[in-house]
Amino acid sequence: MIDGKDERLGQPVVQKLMTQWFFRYTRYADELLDFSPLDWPEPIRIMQTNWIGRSEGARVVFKTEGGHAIEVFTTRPDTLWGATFMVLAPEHDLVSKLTTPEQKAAVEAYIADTARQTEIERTSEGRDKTGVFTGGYAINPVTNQRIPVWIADYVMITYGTGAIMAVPSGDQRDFEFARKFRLKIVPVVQPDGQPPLDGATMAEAWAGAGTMIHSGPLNGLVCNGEKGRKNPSIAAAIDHIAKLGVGRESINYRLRDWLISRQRYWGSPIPVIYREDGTIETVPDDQLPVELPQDVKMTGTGNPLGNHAAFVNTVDSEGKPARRETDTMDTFMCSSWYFLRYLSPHYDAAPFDPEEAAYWLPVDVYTGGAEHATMHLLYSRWFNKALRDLGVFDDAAEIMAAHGRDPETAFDEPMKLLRNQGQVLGAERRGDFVIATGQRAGNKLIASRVEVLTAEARRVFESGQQAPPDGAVVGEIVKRTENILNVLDLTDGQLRPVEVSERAELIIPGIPGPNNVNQFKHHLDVQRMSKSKGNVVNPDELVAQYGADTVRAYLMFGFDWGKGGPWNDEQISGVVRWLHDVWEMVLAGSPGAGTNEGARAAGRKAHQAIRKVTDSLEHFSFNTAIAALMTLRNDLRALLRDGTLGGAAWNEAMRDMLLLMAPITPHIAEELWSRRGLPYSIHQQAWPAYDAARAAEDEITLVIMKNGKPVDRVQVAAGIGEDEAKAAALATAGAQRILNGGQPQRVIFIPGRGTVEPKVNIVV
RNA sequence: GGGGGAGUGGCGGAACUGGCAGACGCGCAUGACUUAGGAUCAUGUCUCUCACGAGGUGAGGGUUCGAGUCCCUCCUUCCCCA
Repeated sequence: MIDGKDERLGQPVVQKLMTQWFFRYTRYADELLDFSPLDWPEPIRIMQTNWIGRSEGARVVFKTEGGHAIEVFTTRPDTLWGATFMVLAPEHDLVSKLTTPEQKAAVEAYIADTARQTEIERTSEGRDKTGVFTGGYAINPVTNQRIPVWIADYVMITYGTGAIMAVPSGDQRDFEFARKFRLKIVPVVQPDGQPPLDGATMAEAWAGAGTMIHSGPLNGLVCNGEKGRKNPSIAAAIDHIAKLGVGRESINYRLRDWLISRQRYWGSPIPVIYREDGTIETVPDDQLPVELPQDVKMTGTGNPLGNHAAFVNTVDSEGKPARRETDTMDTFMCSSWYFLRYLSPHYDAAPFDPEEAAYWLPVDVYTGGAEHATMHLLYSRWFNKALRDLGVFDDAAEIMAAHGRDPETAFDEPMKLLRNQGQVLGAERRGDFVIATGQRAGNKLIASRVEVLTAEARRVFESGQQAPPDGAVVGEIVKRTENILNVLDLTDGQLRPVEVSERAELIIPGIPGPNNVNQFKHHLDVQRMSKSKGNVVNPDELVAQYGADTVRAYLMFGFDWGKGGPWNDEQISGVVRWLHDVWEMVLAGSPGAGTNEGARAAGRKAHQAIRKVTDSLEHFSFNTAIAALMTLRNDLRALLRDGTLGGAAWNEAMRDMLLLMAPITPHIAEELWSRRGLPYSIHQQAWPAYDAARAAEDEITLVIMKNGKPVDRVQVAAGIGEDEAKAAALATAGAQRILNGGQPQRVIFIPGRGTVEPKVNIVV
């Protein structure tokens, strides 16, 4: 949608109320807020929590002068005495009843205007407040004051009750609305230590803590700024309205029910039948699934299912004529449970085979993009809970119990551990750099000749060695639409349209034969890969060139898995060299007996690698795992060059290295494993066990720092204690220099831990 | 507008709970071997400085013996908004 219009057809887009199908998403709101059984990333838990948006408060009923009830939800019932007007969503049922004849035209115009806006536009803060008085009044149930009822687009019919009590002294949006339309403002919370607030003069709403004023029985109470009953003023207000019988304590959620209806062909049919008498029944289990008809006519208007008589016309459970529902389901429906179907894709008696479910569920590790935080990843949780309560997992639970697994909480959540991967994006591409000549027409150039310049020719122009000829346009193609090139003019940095006429002479050196305008390359920013943008990288070609293991290892090495980034294959050669080196090292065989020294060193390097690779894989840090393996390659090669590594130590080092590589380059590791004569399969061997004693260094570098900055280093024994380390540090030339004969203020010993070596910090 | 991320060399990226910033790799430079090198090997490669040293993780402040990491203000940018 662009400017309120459909981007393809240019039709205006407006919002209409429709009858559609929903899932009761809100039913599980509280359970979905409980993340305690889950090992999920903190940002995802925060986003889901905010999305569900639980707020504590009260529902309060206002009566209109005509006797109609308007229910509102408020998190601040304590500010009820400051509610000086009400605002309804333009779509609210009561609007037509409240609107007086004088206001009718203005109200209807406003409603029509609101229907053209998106929700994001409507709720944006900081934009001009708009609204219309309905002409009607309601009675504030605690002050019994007559207050005007307005409609405004910032109130959503889909949120809460579609109506709000406006407290301009305590809510900034209400305040701006009141100021703009000259509505009454009554302060009810007086911030402590501030001059008394006056509704006529206050500059902005006060939403913070203070003391209650102008609030009848609440006067003098503390408002501590907390939410819900933890705030004394709110607790008192809830009790008061309950006693008056005008309201009750309540919890509201931002989360709304899940709209699953789509008025289009591509989706699973909603298995519902409308009977002649207007009642609804669901399609019996033995007739499921309802399948889409294959022979629909795509006319471009309306839902093709609605025009397909054979699909629509059916019979109900009593054999009487009935109509099928023609809405289809949101595609999130399928993505919410596909992983259950994966367990047994050919099982046709149920969504999944309970035997398989008992073995595999719940999913141990799930990876998915963070962009799905509040959509797929929340829908899936909801879906799982709904299936659980429908009894879909009951058979699996029984089987699970029979195998000694406790099914009690096994089906509460679909995926126990979640990690978010990033996305590899399309690479940036520079557009062709062209020189175009022809006829100027204002800012535009009607080109009779366009030539793509070589890198060399480009440099001549870019460096200023040569100025573009008069009337010519020289620069990079930023965008192309049909036969109009948008060229970034080198001379002034402005975008200049270049229209390529049909008879124009086009010269693209990289593409032999006669050229056409479609062959010009325009600039591509870094963005998601997509066919329509033409920036897709085909892994098949890379696999054909380098092999599957190399491409796999490169993808793991070249990017931060959790972040992704623009595609580039510049450093794939580093992975190719690594695998070449390993291949040759292993196949060369042991060079000889080696030395004890070399054996110890190889064991040390191998065990350091075992630690690092194991740790990295557990943290989904695949690039550092491969870096550790490359380091091991470097270390072993150095030992081989020195001639100190050989014999049994060589065998062991190769074995450990291949085992560590197995998850990363499964085919190469298996092949080398087999050529070493080791038993099939490498993927069924135990992971190498880390031995801290073998990984330990004999000597370490003690870093001496001055106020946290390194100034010297000294080699010391690995197990050095605090006193010895301080003495050794103070004896170094660097320490002597910074002390310059004086005494240090403090000497701090930082003990080593893990792979971090100890340090001494001298404070001067 | 709201919610959630991310900013580190020429480049991709390391740095576990505050402890040597730049691991590993690409690229680049110099040298070796070569008829040749877009192969291979060796050495070097954050910046400034002949050096000694000093500075440095988007900007500015703060906490700390010590900050890429924690706190505050701001800038840029990516994702999501049923």
